[in-house]
Amino acid sequence: MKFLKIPAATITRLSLYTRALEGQVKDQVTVVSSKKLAELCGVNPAQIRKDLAYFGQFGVRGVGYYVKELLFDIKKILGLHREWHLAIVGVGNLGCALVAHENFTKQGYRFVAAFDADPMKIGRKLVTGLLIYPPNQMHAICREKKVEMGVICTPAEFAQEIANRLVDAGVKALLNFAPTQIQAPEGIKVENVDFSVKLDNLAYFLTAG
Amino acid sequence: MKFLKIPAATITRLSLYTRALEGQVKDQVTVVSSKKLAELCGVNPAQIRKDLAYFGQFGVRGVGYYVKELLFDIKKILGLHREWHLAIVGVGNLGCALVAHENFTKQGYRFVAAFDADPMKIGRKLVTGLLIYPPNQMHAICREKKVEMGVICTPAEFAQEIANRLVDAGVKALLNFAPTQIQAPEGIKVENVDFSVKLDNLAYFLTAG
DNA sequence: GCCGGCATGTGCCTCTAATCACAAAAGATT
DNA sequence: AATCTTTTGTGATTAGAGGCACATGCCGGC
Repeated sequence: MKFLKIPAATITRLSLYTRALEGQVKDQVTVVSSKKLAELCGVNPAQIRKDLAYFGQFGVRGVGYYVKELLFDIKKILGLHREWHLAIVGVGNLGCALVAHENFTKQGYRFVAAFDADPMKIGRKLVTGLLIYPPNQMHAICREKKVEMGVICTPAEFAQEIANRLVDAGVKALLNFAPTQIQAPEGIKVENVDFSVKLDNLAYFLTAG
Repeated sequence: MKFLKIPAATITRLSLYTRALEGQVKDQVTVVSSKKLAELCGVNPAQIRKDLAYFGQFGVRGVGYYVKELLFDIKKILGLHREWHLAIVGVGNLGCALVAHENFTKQGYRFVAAFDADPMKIGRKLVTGLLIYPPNQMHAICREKKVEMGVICTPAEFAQEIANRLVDAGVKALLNFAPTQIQAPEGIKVENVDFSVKLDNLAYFLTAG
């Protein structure tokens, strides 16, 4: 089972499951069925069982899944049992908001470096106390701080250049907020957070849907 | 052709095409082939032709597509030929950053209302001059300002409640930044911008991939 | 200790989306 | 004017993901 190719959608749903499970933990629920979990996540029960089947057997037939146990297992699958070191590049409005955002820190994502091209910003500190470095120190700093993921919040025209630098500095995973398609070499994972595309989807829906 | 069900992925790609085309306009390119556009967007050329085929015929055989013309046509399909009125709910770090963000304004998305539950914020103005209202005025204000899309930037636990209020106020499209799955009635479109999920994808990739 | 009920795990089927490959057609060339 | 080149538009094919349904196996009751 373990060596099948796992759909990206499955990973995304696992992430959703962890949220629902955390909610259940908070509500003192100890056991949950795929049916119940499916309702909470808005998916098909069989989908959940199949998603989990990629990674092993986690449930008890006739009973369901033990909430805490399953949550622990899924987190381990996703790699959320450890802390991740992130760097932010581009500390404008959005960049600052992200660094301060609880969603990151709460889940074990920790910003350990910040970069910006604006000379006015270099040397200053973010609200979190994080010092802002110029882009040309990216290589050194990223290696020193063991940065594993890079978050790109620059204007679109600089995004590719920054991505190249981050890759060059040994960063293997990029989260791109700039509205542009980034090219990265094999072995580097790029995820785009693209709210202009989402807005366009809404606009289309309201226009034609 | 026009009455086939159009895949959501097609709409998302159309949005990508507009970006690439805007780049080409900037570079003074007048004609582009599906092959070239495909390279720019990182998709298959046939995919582009098929996506466009849902909406009509836009190219010239043996030549390609006239950049400006195609850009205009796609924008019209997506509904980007007009201005859209948005409301933001939750003007914390992220919410403020979004309102100020050029990606929105540049494309015809205009924030015409802002809401927040924090009494300290109500009555104050955002950097853009936008006045912050309490949530209980949502119904009146949204109708008055003809809000068409709502952007939810509240903590996860309030997102559903806010969504309900927005729907109640006649808003038909929601962009949700809170890390939670929102339930909305038939006829309401919800798009999630979920960067914690994206991060989890990266974490999985670095762990297992 | 056996039996019944219930939820998982999984093979099979369906349906949708992406890719291929070719015919149609426009413009260039002779 | 005829032919050649090029690129579109689209029918056919392939791939893949989601859902169904049933057999498997565990727990609790008798």
